[in-house]
Amino acid sequence: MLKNPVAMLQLVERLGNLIRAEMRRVIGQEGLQPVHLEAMLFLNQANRFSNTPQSLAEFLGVTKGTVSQSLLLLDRRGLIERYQDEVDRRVVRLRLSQQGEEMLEAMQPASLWQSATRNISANRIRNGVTALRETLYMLQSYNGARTFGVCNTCIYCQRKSQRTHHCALFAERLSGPETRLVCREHVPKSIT
Amino acid sequence: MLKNPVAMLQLVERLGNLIRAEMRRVIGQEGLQPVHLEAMLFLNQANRFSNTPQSLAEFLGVTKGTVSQSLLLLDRRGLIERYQDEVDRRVVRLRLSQQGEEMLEAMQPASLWQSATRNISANRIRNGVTALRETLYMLQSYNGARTFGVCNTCIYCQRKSQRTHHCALFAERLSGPETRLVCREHVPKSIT
DNA sequence: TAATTTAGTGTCGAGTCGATACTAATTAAA
DNA sequence: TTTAATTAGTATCGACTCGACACTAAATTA
Repeated sequence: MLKNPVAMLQLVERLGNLIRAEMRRVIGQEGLQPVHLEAMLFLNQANRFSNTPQSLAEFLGVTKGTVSQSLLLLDRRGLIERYQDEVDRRVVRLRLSQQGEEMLEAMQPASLWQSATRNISANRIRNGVTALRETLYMLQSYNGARTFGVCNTCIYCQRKSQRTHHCALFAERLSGPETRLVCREHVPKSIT
Repeated sequence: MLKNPVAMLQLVERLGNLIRAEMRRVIGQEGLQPVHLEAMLFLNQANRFSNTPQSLAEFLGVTKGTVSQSLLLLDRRGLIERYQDEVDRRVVRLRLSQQGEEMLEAMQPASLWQSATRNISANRIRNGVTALRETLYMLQSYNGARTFGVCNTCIYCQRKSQRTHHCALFAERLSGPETRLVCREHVPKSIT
């Protein structure tokens, strides 16, 4: 029974609570809930294979019924747009609307965090990121959850040339910017 | 605009979501919500200066009205006990009931996390804990929130002898075990 | 002694969330 | 090729969260 892992869990919980409270404060003025901000942040980062309600539900760890309600509200407020997929007409595609992007831009949800980490050594943060990422991947592999990493850290992502990449899973070409978006089918290149 | 701090923020958010989902899964069977588990975990750790509704509200980052409702439910289920303070008769003291302690014991909410961190080097975890703790303290000092650290990391905690400690703020004696409980008046010894 | 502050409770309304039941599109099977 | 099973999404319900607000009572300050 090691103490440090428990300490890390408690820190993550506490930081999570604070971030949540901060979110509530920031976005509460718009009449929204933390989960709405999280959904918008996800849609801002999700690639074209992952911008669906199902994907969002898995990311947030809630049921699709729940997500459906949250999306309804975001849609009513004009913050997102929903459109039908061309090939599979069951699936609904999501994207931030112009207004949604502007709101996200204006809020700068990470600004407080940026200030808080300003005086911490880059090396220490790098170590922290590594430890957290490893924990995340382990945690997700344990309960079969998705990792939602960006393409350029995924085993399916192959570099074809200087500019073009290729996804071996979807068998499609990826542009440079696309390799920095998160994907629901992401499988981390190496755990260590 | 550094990338790593943002990566850390996103990792903490994602881990927070997963922990929350896991909590929901574990405690949902008892008909409770994540916030109830968090409240019980806090009460299990809070020292005798910090086991009040007000303190819990600050810890969770919600209003006292909200906490009052959550406590009402925990009380109805017989998981906590409420009793009046002797000296200040406005304040209500909280503690886990026998049944509450047993439930917490039986759930082992940290077990999954323990498994997930098992194969990560102790050194890396230590670094991660340090980075997170510094961020936490900075974040809290920015928005005036409390740190809720344990006594033995607090500037008010003075070691009198091998066994006895003393809190300079409350001017009271602290037993050894008490110095490992969290306090709402905690002020970290040093940020770096 | 009166005014203010502090700790806590009760109520209301919008929203979360899981459970359940449902539709429609796709895929697998007979 | 028709049928069954699976998958993506929506709608409804009930318990609960949460902030806002109004309130009581105790303690502190003026």
